[in-house]
Amino acid sequence: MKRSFFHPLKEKKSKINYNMCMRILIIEDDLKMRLMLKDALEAFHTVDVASSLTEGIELVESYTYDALLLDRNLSGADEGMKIIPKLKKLQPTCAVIIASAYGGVEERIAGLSAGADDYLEKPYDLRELKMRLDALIRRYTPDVISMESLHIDMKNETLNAHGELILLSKKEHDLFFFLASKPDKVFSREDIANAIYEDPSSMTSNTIDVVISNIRKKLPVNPIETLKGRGYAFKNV
Amino acid sequence: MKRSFFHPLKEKKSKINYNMCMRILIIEDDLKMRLMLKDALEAFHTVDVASSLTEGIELVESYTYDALLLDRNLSGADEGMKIIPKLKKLQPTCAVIIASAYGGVEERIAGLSAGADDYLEKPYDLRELKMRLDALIRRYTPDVISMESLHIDMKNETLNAHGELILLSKKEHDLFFFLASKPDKVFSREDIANAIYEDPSSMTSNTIDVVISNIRKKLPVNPIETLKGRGYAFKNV
DNA sequence: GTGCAGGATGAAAAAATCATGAAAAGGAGT
DNA sequence: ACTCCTTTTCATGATTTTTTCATCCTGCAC
Repeated sequence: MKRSFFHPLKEKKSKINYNMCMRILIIEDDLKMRLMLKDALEAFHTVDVASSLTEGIELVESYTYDALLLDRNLSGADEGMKIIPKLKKLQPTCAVIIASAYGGVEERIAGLSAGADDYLEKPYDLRELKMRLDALIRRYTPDVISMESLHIDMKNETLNAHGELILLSKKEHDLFFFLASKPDKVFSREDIANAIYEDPSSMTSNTIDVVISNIRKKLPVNPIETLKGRGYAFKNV
Repeated sequence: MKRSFFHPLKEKKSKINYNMCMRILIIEDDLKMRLMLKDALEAFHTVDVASSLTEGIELVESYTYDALLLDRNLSGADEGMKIIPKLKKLQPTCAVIIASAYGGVEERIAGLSAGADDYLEKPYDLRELKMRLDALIRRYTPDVISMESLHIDMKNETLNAHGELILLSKKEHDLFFFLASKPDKVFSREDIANAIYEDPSSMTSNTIDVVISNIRKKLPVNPIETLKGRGYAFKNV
């Protein structure tokens, strides 16, 4: 990397979009609608779909979701609502949006008191759905990830252990918060290089390994898991 | 491999194309076109061809297809469309692409409302066809496969049993998700070798058997069925 | 039952991948 | 130029994975 002159104003900002790649569950019995929603949201998030309540419950029991979009009119009655308490108990940080053809105040109140976070009247604009989803996900996204003796403040991007700030160098910082922004996701070294280096192709050695090694040395626990042959993943230990 | 020092950056990308080995039916009355398409797609998929509608219907009644490429101009009229409802009834998860010389909006709408999933204007680029095929096949492929005590997330490529992630080594991972990408399809050891090895010809022992054995040891159920003399298949148990 | 073929599996050997200390290279401040 | 810190490179030893091989099982024909 050769920048021939010093240019202090343009601090290289690490441009990581922390609000993407959430995991969303859509429960909707109409096939067309389901595909349409999935298609639309898939550009930003990981989308699972379920066509029935039982299917949805099964998924909720095995995966952690950031948001649930629930069709109120499942199998005619208000069956859909029943999943909400169950979900909230299993996953208190999952945002719930109810979509329904009935738009009355009564309905809205019923939905919200069942535990939903928002209520959307059909037909709705896709952009509005996206906006509300993002807002709710933001609300629920924890600012702080805590594990024994290590506290990660995702908003301020700081690390704290035993009351002391842990200082990372810039590369260490970028790499760490890149991984931490999406717990459990496996990032290949190439993914990481693309995320935190301007010219990933110029990498010719095991730099990333070394950076990881140095991060680990500075932390009281090791939240970075190695997946041999595949890459690294942040693990909430 | 003689590398004087460790240079890990280019993780050998397990470039498994999970959308391979699908079964595709082409109904097209022009011989040249038919052969050309078959040739082009056969590198990735199993391709059946039919030169007429009746022939096509016959095939649809005896085989399960992942996709149908339909020439709209069969025997002059819009005869082609008639097969779509029949197919969708028999095989709701089969993707349908219509190819036509007429490219107007009217035509496109007519095609889609007849039940097609996509509409391609002739002449089209082969790569575009391949892309759209892949996209449609992906849409119809479920993201999550659940069986008692084992949940497979095809999107994030993770395995989950009793709330715990199951970690597979790279080869185990590649092999498992290759099989799981197409439930019930029997893959020969050669198919598997071609999919997950860079140099399949160098295989001289029962490596694949061993990998399968090791995968099975890690799972709480056995979703991999052995077909004596034929190969292995992923089974949704 | 016996024999056979194809498959499963434990264990050892071979190979690939990773962690890390140390040194070199790069940059900013003084 | 010197110092302090960060970043990258490289060699090495450690660990895990992958492959091989020998042996054991299992279903099936006889």
